[in-house]
Parts: sequence; C-alpha cells; structure tokens
Amino acid sequence: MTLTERRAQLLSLIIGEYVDTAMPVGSDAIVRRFELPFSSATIRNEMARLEEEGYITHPHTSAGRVPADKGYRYYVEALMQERDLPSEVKQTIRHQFHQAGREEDEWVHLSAAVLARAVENAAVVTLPRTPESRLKRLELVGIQDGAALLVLVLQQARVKQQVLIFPEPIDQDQLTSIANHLNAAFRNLTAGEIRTSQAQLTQMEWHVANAVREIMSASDRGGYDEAYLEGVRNVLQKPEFGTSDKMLNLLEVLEQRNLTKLIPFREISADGVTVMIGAENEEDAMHDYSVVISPYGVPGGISGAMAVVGPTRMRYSQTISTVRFIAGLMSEMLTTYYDEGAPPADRQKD
Amino acid sequence: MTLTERRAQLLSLIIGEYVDTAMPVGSDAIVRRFELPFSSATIRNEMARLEEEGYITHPHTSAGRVPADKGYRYYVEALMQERDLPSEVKQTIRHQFHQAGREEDEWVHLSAAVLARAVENAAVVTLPRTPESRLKRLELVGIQDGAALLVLVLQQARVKQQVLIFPEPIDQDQLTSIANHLNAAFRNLTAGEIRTSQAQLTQMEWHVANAVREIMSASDRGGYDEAYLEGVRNVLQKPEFGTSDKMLNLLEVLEQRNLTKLIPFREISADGVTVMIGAENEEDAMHDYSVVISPYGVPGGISGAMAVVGPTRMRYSQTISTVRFIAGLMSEMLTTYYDEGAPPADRQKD
DNA sequence: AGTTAGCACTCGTGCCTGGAGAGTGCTAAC
DNA sequence: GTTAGCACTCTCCAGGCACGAGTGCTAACT
Repeated sequence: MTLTERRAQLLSLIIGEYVDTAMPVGSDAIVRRFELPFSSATIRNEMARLEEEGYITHPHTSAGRVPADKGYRYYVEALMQERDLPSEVKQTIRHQFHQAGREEDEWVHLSAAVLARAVENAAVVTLPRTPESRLKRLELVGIQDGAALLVLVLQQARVKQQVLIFPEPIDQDQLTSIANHLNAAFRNLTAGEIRTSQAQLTQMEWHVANAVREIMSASDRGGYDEAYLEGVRNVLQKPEFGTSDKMLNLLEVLEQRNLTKLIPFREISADGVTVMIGAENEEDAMHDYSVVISPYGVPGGISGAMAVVGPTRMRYSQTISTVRFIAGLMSEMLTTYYDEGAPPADRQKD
Repeated sequence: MTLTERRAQLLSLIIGEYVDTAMPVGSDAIVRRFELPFSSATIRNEMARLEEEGYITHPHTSAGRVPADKGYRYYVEALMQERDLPSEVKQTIRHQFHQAGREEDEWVHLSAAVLARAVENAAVVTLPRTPESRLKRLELVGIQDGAALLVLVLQQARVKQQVLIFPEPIDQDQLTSIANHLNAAFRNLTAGEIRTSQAQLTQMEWHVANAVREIMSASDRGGYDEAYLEGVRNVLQKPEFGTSDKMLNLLEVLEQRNLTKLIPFREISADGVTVMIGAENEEDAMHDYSVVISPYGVPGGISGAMAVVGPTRMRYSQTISTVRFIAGLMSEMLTTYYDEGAPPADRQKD
C-alpha cells in the first residue's frame, strides 16, 4: 500500500497547499506554484490514481482535489517529517510557563491556553490523576458552631476540601483531637484501605472518616472528566465554517466537556503522540476534525492527557511537535515537584 | 419622556414578537397576530412616532420594525413586569444545585452552567472574594527532600495551596515546628498585619511567612479576574449570527475572560440586578449584546458577581428573574456555610 | 512507456433580471 | 382619531448567462 515516489511527493504538495489555502487545489495551479518539471496533464493522471486509491477526493467534477482522511493518514505516517520546534518558539513557550504560579490547576489551565495559542486550534488538557491516592494528612478547621472545613492533603500534593456539617455543635479542640486520631489511623492509606480499616472510631470520627473516604474515592474515580478547554475561537475562525451545523456539533461536544467521547484516551500510546484523523474518530460530530493527543506526567504515577482539536486540514507536523514539547514540559514540572521519592531535579533550568 | 398608553403597549408587543421570532415585525403582522382593534394603518402611524423618538428602528425601508436599545431600555424600566419564576423551574434549579459537592469552586462552576442553561445564553460567574482575608491556619506537608506543600486555610473556608521549595533538605518534624510557630504568631491576621508583625522568625520561617503573605495578598487583590464561563454555544446558536464578525468579537472578549472589560462590575447596584443594553456598554464588541448582572454573597462579606450575556434580543423578564433567583441561592449557600459568627441557618430546606 | 498538447465537457460563481411579497408613507375620506 | 387605498421601496429568490477553473480523454511525441 505504498505510493510511488512521485505520487507521494504530489500528495505532499497537495496537502501542503490545501492546508495553507483551504481551497481545492487543481493540477494546473500546483504545477505553476511549484514549477514542477511536468505538465498539468501528467499531474492530472497522477491525481486520478491518487483519487482511485482513496488518498484525495473531489468535491465535484471540475473542482480541484482535496486530501481525504487516508491521504492525511499517509502523510502523517510516511511523508511528514517531524522537525523540532524552532528554539525561539520553545523559548517563548517556556517563558509563558514560567509566569505561572505553583498551583497545579493553574499549570493545567495555562498549558491549555499556551497550547491553543501555539497551534491556533482548540486545546484540551485534563487534570492529572494519580493511580490511587493515599492520604497524607487531614485537617479540621471550625468555621461555625456545627460546621467545619475538612482539608485533605493527598499523596502528590493534591489538596481537597469540603465543608462538613455536624449534627451538633463542636469546638476546635474536639475537632483537633478528631483530626489527630484520624491522622494516626489513616496515614498513607487509600480509600479502600480506609474502608476496611479496623480502627476504633467514635461516632463523630466515623462521620469525618466517611467524608474522607468519599472525597478520596471521588478523586480516584474521576478519569478524564475534568479538563481545561481553550481556543475554541481559533477553530471557529477557520474558513471552512459558516455557522454550519458542523460547527455547532463540535461546540456541543466541546462545551459539555465530555472528553472521553471526544478523545479516545484509552487508545493513547503510553509514550508518544497519537493522531486521530477525521472519521477515524468514532464520535460522529468529530468526523470533520482531527485530534492530536499526548499523555503527560510521570510514568506509572501522576498523569493526564492533552489534546489539540482542529479541522482535518491541520498543520500536523507543527501540531505534533508542539504537543510533544508542551507535554514534555508539563511532565518535567510534575516530576520536579511531585514525584515523591525521586531525587529533586534541577529546578532552575529555564 | 413617557409614552402614551397605546404606544407603550405597541412597543411591548413589538419587543415580544421580535424576541420570539428574531425577524423584523410589520404593522400588518402584529394586527393579525394579536387581533388588535385597530387597522394596520393606525399601527403604522404609531410606529412612525415610536421610530421618531428612537424606540425602534428600520433595517431598511419596507422591512418591519426592530426594537432599538432605547426601546429595550424603556421596556425593562417601565413595561416589563418581572414575575416570579414558576415554582417547577425553581425546583429544577434547586435540584441541580443539590447535586454539587460542597466545594466552593464547584458551586461557582455549577451555577454558571445552570444559569446558562436556564436562560439559554452565556453565563459568567466570578469566584467570590472576601474583603480582606485572615489566616486561620497553615499547614506544611513535606513532599520531597527540599520541597513541601504549603496549605493555607483562610477565613471563610477558603483554602490555598502552593508548593514551596526550600534551599536545603528539611524533614517533616522541622516543617511541623515551623507551622506551629507561624500558626501561633499569625493566627487571624491579614496579609498586611503579617507584614508588620514583630514576631521573631528563623530564616526558614521567614521564607514560609513570605509565601503566606504573598498568597494572601494575591487572594485579596484578585478582583473579578477568575470566573467560570458557560453556554457560549447558546449564544452562537441564535439566528442573528452567520459566523459574522460580531460573533468573533464576542468570542474574543469572552475567551480572554477579561471580564471587567465585558462587564462593568463597579456599576452594579449592591442589592439588585443591573441590566446593560447594547451600546450602553462601553466596550465596542458588546454593542450588540446585553448583559444582566447581579452581585451575590454576604453583604459586607464574601461576595462575587454573576452575569448573563446574550444578544440584545433577549427575554429580559425571564432572564432577570432567573439571575435574581440563582444569585439568591448562591448567597444563601454562602451565608449558610461561610458566614462566620452567624447562627447556622436551616440547611435542609429544599 | 511515459509525457504532453489539445479539446470537449462539467460545475461553481458572479452578475443581471424580473417578479412576488412584505412593508411603508401618504392622502383622502369616514 | 381612524381607516381604506394606493404608490412606492426594498428584499428575496429563481432563472438565465457568461466566465473560469478544472477534469478526463485521446492522439501524438520522445
């Protein structure tokens, strides 16, 4: 299923041209534009073959050719050369990152924004998850007669909070004593282990322990449900839209943030960037879009995913490089700050 | 500047009709639709007067009339009757709220989503802010040799976290001792008071105290900069758009989340709902949109703002009622959980 | 065999036209 | 003050037409 050298070249040119102009590209146009040593007739013959084999299509007779999903796929797999991002681009991105504070959510949000801007498409970045979180410490702070704030610090610097209502008034001393007892009993346990723990608890303590367990389970359960979405505007600006249904479909999927629908996270290869082109995505609404996905995080530890969503007409090479780079940056940051047990990495490199 | 009874009625009908159909409404159409006891000619005369005075306009000769900003303004001020939301709607909304956990961010996010859905437009809800936060407790949890997680619990159940890097390795006992000392020294102080505090601190403690101060200042400073935005799709679906520039302008403003530009928060009346129609908004990109804003929170205490953004052609009455209701709900929740010193309110009412 | 010139054919696009429909403004009569 | 009537205006849409960009095919050339 490989193409002759010349046909491959031609496909590459067609894709390049179409990605730039968003308009069907004709045989004559391409010959003139690239000063090919063939006539347009020859090119037409070649195009006919490419079309026969499904790499490109025809919107209608007498329009130029447009790459088909299969064409893009071949391009991504065999033709495209992924070149490193120019170092000034890298520099810019790094710079943008360093303006963030040190809160994890902030990083994620920021990385979505930076990614969206860099690739001029929509970007989705999920919050990273740990495989199963362990309790590092809990804290109870009274805020009212019958209410207290429960703060959990989980393994890998994740902090969770919840207001807890007690059936009867309770003072700070009692709260502190409950917290101390539970800290002693549950330190470094997972939600499941807390459930089966044999610790002797008063009723109040049991009330709190329940909440702890629930919060931790919720945090574990949540797969890729929470994510930051940025740059929808970039996609809607593309010329292929005219407030068409396609656009609304996409918005619908994106806004509901039901990302598992959008992005087949399970198919991500653990180490690299995955590209999903047009109808390769099972979700109907995504048939006109491509998705470039990469996991990020610490292997076997805390991890999330980031994705770029845009029309199939996309600068794949640049997009892939950018996703790879930003995923790398995020992984680096997570490793530096959260990979417990690992030696502290060099934190100053800019 | 008041209108005759009949002209006011007519304006009301025109607005009602236009809001429903999004199409210019003609004299004949309105007579037939509402079986008015006048002929279309009479209505035409009245319309001409309304137009003269700026309440309605003409897209072009021989199109029907369209309400102008001034017309909507008059409607909102004098004609519209704000009726209470139907109780089943209230019920639905309350129900949606009760599915939330007890995390503040979650509430805010949820309220934006619920609001957007209820009014079928875009909704923006800012995170609530306290006037000046006081430190209730701080906690240091080691996560690596030279790094620890600093967790602050501020007054009114706000929790802040940051990873802290120490210049040299430090163990949990040291961290705990630092935390204890700082807790004793800074309990219930504001950022400013911490700065001028005379407490004797070791170098390590000083390092932490600095971070505490910074986090607290940042939290105080942040005005309306962080907010949840939902339902952009609802606006883009409205028939008045055709991927026009208007739309992109709006997206630009909304996506950068520069909400102070979008929404003149300072002009909010402290107690009620403010409506800003079309060109009344100084921001150019907002000239075709109206904004309905309400503050929420505890008077003099923790507070934020929520807003609905949609085309000037908007169901003002329903939107205002909905915003008022949801702002009320949020205020109630904040009061219940976070208004320190107040007696615990009845939490079970559904 | 591969390449190319030539040519008929196909469609989309832009432009014009004309008629239908919706609405207006005005006038004169009620 | 209200209304019928009417001329006028403007949009919208369909049809017709010319143009241009592209294709596919064939026959000739290297």
